[in-house]
Amino acid sequence: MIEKRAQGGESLLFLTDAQLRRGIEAMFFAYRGFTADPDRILEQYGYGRAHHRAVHFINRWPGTRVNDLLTVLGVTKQSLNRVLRTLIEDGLVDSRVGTRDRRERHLTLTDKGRALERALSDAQTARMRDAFRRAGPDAVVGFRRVLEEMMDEDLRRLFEDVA
Amino acid sequence: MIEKRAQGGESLLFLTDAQLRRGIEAMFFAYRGFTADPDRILEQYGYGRAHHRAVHFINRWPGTRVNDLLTVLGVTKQSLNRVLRTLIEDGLVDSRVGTRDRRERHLTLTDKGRALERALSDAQTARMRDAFRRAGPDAVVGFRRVLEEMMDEDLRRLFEDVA
DNA sequence: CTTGGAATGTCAACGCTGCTGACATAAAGT
DNA sequence: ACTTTATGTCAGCAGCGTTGACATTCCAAG
Repeated sequence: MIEKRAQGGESLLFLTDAQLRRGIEAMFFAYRGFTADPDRILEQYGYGRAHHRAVHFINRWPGTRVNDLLTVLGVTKQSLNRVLRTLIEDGLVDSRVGTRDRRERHLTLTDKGRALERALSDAQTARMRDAFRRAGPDAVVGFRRVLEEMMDEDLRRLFEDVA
Repeated sequence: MIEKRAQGGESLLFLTDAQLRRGIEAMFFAYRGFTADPDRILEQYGYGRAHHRAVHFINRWPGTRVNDLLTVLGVTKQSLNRVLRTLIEDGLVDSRVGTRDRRERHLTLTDKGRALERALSDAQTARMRDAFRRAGPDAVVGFRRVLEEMMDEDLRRLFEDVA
């Protein structure tokens, strides 16, 4: 309910409750747009967002282990396992027993898996590209900056490490 | 796979595939942070994100009708109804039959509902405020600009209308 | 070498929240 | 008055989170 603030002699109009609430709602609505296009593609395959995320990060780090994926995705291994099982059964993901440690499973996309990843990525990238283009380079820098500041500490480190 | 582009004689380095992929992953990780704090509070109440969203927008527009909420939330009335039922039973939301049109239900938060809304809002706003503060005013403008461009057309209009 | 514990991954069952379908009630048009 | 349309409710299914129980493998202590 505070409409204006001054702190250290500096006017911080962009931190009013109204501005923050707008930011929250923008985040909510934008995320809907962000997932809308991939969702339509996934529906045709009978998959959901969890499959998208798995396919995305397996493509990103081919040969990654289940345990690594868990950290990145932030879900339980049981939850991820269900998704991986269908992807493996459907021939989109290849699961290979580790050579050094045979408890581990190393995951890779098959050609079929890469095709889906490409379709999803193209759709999502297209929207992002249009948004970036219309907003302009400076806005994109600010966008990325705020998003990074909004992440949990451990995720930000992870995000920056894999740059 | 295109690392650089030139278009209309203008260098658009911020639209490389790598940059766009970074944007996508930033969005994914940031949204996790965005929902993390409210999620912890909701858990104590035995509620989920759907309850948060309902409570948020009922607080935003007291007396709103179920049908209006559906548009904003982008879910089916059956899905929303389940959430509203629990909120009404638990005494967080008041549902009143419309006077002009008695098919309609007008929704309002009770004191108890406002208390939960405040707790959720405080938590989510705190993170947003910190992120905004660290990123600075210019970044916030860019952040908001890109998010708006990422929304579906109808949601963007809705978002701008309720400013 | 054996054994006990820790790590990795799988199977089962439960809950939240999307969805479609069927339906009751109220309003509106013919 | 009757049909059509709009609003909201109830029931049941699917996706994807969760915890619990368990098999396999590795490794370290004895």
